[in-house]
Amino acid sequence: MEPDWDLHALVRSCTTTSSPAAAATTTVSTTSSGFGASAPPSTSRSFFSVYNPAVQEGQIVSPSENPYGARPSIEELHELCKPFFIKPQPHTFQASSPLSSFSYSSVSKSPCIQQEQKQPPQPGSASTPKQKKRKNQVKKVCDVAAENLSSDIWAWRKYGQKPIKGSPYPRGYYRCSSSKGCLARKQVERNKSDPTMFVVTYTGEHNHPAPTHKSSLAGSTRYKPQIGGDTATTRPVSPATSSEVAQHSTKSECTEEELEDLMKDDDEEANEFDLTESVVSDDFFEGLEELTESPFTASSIIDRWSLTNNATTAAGGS
DNA sequence: CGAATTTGACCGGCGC
DNA sequence: GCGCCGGTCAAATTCG
Repeated sequence: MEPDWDLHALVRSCTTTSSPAAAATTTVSTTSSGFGASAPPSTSRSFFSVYNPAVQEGQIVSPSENPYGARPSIEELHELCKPFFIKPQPHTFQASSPLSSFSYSSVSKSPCIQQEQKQPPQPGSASTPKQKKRKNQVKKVCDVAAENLSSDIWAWRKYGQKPIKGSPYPRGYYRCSSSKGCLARKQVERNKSDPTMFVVTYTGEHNHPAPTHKSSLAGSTRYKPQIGGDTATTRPVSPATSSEVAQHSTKSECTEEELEDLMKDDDEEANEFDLTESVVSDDFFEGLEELTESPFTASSIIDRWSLTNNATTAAGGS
């Protein structure tokens, strides 16, 4: 992985939650009707934007409108991140509803659209190594900007990449590396309409609490310079994942009001579990801030993404 | 040396 | 029933 990605993307995913039932996959589909329209990520925008469930169904907030467009303060960051924190509660594991696992998912206003394709017939199916019933999988699909890909609190490990029919970019497959038995998975794919955006699909739920510290995040940060690599999707993926989600919200799809609502909801949830502090410490945010300020952020990331992307297109592309 | 990524092959669901 | 395609596995490779 590229160093950049490393920094940014310690993969922290918004996914969350945990429910053993891998069977239930949650898909948040963020509708990004306006991908192309959205302005290119600006450096000022931190990946934290990801956390803003700003995206409401089909609604996209232009970067300029995005209240979080400017670098958020620590507090703001906290707020933004809350939605993505997991609730370490046992019930999450039970997964009353796969979607519930995602902190934001529970909120109808979530940036990502949750698509329950069909309820997982049975979580038990999860026991199978492979998800055999695609139809029944519940997934959460999020559109995330490249810069936001790194804001995932979860650690993801890439286990595959495949070119997808109809898409010039390959899709990267990641699984949660925080816990061995974790069924959470995510797929990262570059948006063909807007290469600066990534489509992140979360499936399954985490069966363990979110990492409490950045440092604890495993893997996904490894960077390997690829020449002409099409792996763009791959590496970026992990980083992308989180950021994607983040961006999602930011850029896209929600109005300020909606965002506020989301934040409130999320906030409540976060408070409930007191995750705010445990999961995201000030240090964490500071680090993020640094990242934000660092040359890597948005523009640089995008540049790199572009590079990778090109490669991807070339390689993965067809 | 351990851990993560890459990549090709295999498996199975889904549509025709 | 057949073929296509998506998703996962696992060996090899690379990196810290």
